[in-house]
Amino acid sequence: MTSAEPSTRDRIVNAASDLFYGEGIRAVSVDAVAEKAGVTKRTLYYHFASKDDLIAAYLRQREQPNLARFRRWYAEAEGGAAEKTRAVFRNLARAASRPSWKGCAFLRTSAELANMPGHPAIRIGVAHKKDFESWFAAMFAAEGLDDAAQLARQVVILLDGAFAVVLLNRDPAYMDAAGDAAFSLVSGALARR
Amino acid sequence: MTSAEPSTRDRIVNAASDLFYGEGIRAVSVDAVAEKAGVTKRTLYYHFASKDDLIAAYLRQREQPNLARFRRWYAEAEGGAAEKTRAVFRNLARAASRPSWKGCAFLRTSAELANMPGHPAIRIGVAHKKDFESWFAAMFAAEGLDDAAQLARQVVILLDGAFAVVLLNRDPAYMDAAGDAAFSLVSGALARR
DNA sequence: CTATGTATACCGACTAGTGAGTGTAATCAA
DNA sequence: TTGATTACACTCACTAGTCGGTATACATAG
Repeated sequence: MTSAEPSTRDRIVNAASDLFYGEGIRAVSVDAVAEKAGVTKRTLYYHFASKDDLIAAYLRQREQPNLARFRRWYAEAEGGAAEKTRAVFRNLARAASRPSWKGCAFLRTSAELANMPGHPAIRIGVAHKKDFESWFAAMFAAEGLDDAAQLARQVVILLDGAFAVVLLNRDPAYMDAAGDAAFSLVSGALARR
Repeated sequence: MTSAEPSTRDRIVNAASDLFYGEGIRAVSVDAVAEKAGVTKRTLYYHFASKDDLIAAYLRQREQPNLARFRRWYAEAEGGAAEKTRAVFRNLARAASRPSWKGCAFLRTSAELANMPGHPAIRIGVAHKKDFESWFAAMFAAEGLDDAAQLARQVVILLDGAFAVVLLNRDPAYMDAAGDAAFSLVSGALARR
């Protein structure tokens, strides 16, 4: 019954998440985030040292749910590693057909902050993609594949390519084409096993 | 001997290109572009109706050289279609190791303008990627591949994935991993021919 | 059981600067 | 004369970040 009111800090991060993901980081002002959170800007700056700090919090918040979702899609899919990998892309195609879908938050942030290589947000993105790649590598290694690491890397590239291309042309068919490519690569590796 | 002085308009577009590509569209002001072009803001607005108009001109200017460069890389590479495709990624890996490299202008623009789906710049990006895909499809069809269109699409996804990932982690090894994946896919298709 | 201190969380109003875009009059070259 | 350009002042909305102050809670000292 206690509805677990989110803390002020969480409300700010949630507002930032909605706006930064939906509109882009540079397109959204700190004032807009504060207003959406129902908080004054002064309070926002009480909880976060700067906009950059808020950006970092926005990405950190997305890391775990993102990973969990992909893991779930993989686990719940029927078939072997190749089918499971393709299923991830299928689920993503479904998600990407919603208008509110705006690609991968980490990739878009790195595109926006390309002129700030050491930015905390970039580092968070790098770590997240590395976690992702390691997880895929573990899945593939469990199938007894020698080149699990290389394969995982290629699947991640396909995933991110699909993110980027579908964000551009809004055609989810590209997501499935990427899934088919991943399927080919994984089943090829399994056949060579 | 005539050094072919660029027109004022071209100087403005070149300045915009340097700054937009290097810093990001939203991070660069119209004043900064005018100053870099050695022109008053009023002159800039004589040639372009708005910043959005200038953004579109920036991307239009990059289309043809971009395509030409990739065509050249493909044409000059040794070997068959699979090797030639991989060579494109190798060349890109070399380009991407320069610090001034900041990924794909079209993809980064679509990430920055994700909240403006109908923006002219987005449309230019979509058309450019489509041209790219068609060109690859023609190359593969020339090898007598039935699934040239699907294959071209997958190669483009790998290319764009490599763009996105390497922009994030600045590790050109990912470019080569993508090239290896493209090589696998193309040579697999050739073997099934 | 008051009084004082201290830490957390919060706010309204503000600063100093930047954003895109405009108005206008003057200059320059063909 | 016409198209291109400059100089520069200007608008108006917005931007990241700050100043000074307040309300509450929970201490501990007298």
